Amino acid sequence: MARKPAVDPLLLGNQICFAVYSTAHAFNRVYKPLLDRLGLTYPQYLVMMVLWERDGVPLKDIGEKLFLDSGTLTPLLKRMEAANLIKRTRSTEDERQVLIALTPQGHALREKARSVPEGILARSACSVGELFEMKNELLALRDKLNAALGE
Amino acid sequence: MARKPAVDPLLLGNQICFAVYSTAHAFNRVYKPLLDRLGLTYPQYLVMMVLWERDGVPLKDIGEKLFLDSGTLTPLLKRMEAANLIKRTRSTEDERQVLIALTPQGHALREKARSVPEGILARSACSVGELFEMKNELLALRDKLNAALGE
DNA sequence: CGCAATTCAATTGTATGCAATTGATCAGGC
DNA sequence: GCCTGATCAATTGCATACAATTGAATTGCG
Repeated sequence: MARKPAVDPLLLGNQICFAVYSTAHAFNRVYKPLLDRLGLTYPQYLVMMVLWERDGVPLKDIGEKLFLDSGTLTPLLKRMEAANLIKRTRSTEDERQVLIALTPQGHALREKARSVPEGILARSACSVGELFEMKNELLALRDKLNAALGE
Repeated sequence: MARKPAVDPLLLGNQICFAVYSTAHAFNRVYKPLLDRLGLTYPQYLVMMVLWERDGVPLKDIGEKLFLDSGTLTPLLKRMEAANLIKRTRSTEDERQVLIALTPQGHALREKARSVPEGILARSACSVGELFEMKNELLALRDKLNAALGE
């Protein structure tokens, strides 16, 4: 007699990918009210974090850190430039590159952003340790997935 | 003397959210070549999984399962209808609702989709047990995040 | 040096996502 | 039965994402 398998791999609830996908959207919704106060979207916030860590980097480097290409970044950075957060300038050494630098307003925004991570932590209702573990497991998974692309 | 904190919460590498975000994109890139063969995008594949599990459901139910609203689903489902995978019909009992049903082609596509999960599993280079654990932790985190929205 | 291959940002086209609004339908109270 | 409020899909507007192409600049090889 045919027995239903314990784990049907085509069931939504069994898929790690949907868990990641729906958690990403949940994070986005939680971040939104906090980032609205800064006038940033989540991808723009990611770009700001890259620049707060190291200012004046090529567009390409930002893309490598965030896994985004110029098709996404070019219009996004133009909006951030229009909002006076960054400045885009062609590199003089290599005219192909566009260097992204913070404006004073962009630099100052870091202070307003300091309260964001604790707001997220509170809403996640998780311990720092748990999140730290999960984060490392996810990064390991992500890197294995990305490695499989080259295969 | 000021000491750099061990964990700066504004550093990209320290953020669980970026780990989730970038892993979601990595999954999307890994899925793409497999789903291209089915003529589906990843969100469309999610809708198909809902329908393979239970056919003829209201748009709203699909939205609740996938955490997507009508603004996303209406055009997505119209594209799937144009591709002859589903049929959209107004409910006769409640004219406000739109019922989504598989076409024969949509139903048949399930057979071609059976090989997708194992393809993903292989590329994730993880054991089923590891992924199962991570999936459950993520769902728990997601649900806590979503609960914090109502707060 | 000279030219082919590469690199890089920008552009174009398609497909999500989501907030906010609209319009149609339904439900509940009186 | 009627009207107010709620529900639901569709629409509009904006912001990602990414594939594919284009064009400018650089590199590397002979």
